[in-house]
Amino acid sequence: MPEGHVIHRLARVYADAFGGLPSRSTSPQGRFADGAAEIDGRVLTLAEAVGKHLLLEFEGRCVHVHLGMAGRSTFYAGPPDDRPLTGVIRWRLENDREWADLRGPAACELLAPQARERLLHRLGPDPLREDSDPEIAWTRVRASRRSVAELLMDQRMFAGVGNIFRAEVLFRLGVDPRLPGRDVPRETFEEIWSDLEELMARACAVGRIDTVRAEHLPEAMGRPPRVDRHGGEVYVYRREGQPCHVCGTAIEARVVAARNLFWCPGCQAP
DNA sequence: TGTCCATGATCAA
DNA sequence: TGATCCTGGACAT
Repeated sequence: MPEGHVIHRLARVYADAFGGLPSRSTSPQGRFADGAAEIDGRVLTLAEAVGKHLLLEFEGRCVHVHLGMAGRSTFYAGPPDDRPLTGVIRWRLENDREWADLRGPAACELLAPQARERLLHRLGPDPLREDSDPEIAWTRVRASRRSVAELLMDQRMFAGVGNIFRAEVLFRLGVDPRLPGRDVPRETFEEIWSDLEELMARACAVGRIDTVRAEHLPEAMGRPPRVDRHGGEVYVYRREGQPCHVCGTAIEARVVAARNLFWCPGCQAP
């Protein structure tokens, strides 16, 4: 269940594990049989992430992976052994040092150069990529009457941003989630973008999403640390009904852009 | 054992 | 907007 920072980490892990050596490539489940066979015996030459999309280049062949909500890659040391495996393995990549199993992705396919271009074309700038141009996002945001909470989930505007980052960045900047894109001040957009850059880079480095500023951390506030499956310290994400760490107002939740949006009505008033 | 839900996204209507 | 796909974990029964 990944946002962009997970995919950027994944690109590094694939590069470290498989870069420079020929890989064996199979599809135990069979749904990626042809593609896996095409890759078999080739060398991973480039691994990169664009938003939530993972692109793995094998000597000119491009494998496109999108984990969706359920997909995950698991890495194991050593060549594949006889340990019992659970679940359905869409794609297995292996060499003599380690192997990686991909399960449940929304997409795992070979991408022709044209299709790759089309994919990149429909993605907006990614706060985690140095070659991203936030002006593209700004142009689209200021032209939209949709709410800023919807726009943050739109991969044509903010590639790689997902439900946690959108809720947390809006909270951190005190932005009303209902504010229409066309009414977002330029300055606010710049704050959103730079906060996304900072939060996502940190999440990518650490491997979990922490958004709480030092003065609001549990130790500083005399409250118990957050215990949640996703693991990070956050202000509002999945805290519906609990008191805001800053003002004490009960956190609210409502479905926006098909996902639960969490926000503090006190800190994020119009 | 079954149901619901999730850091996602597409497609039809 | 709703149905659907994908998998696993939490929780109810």
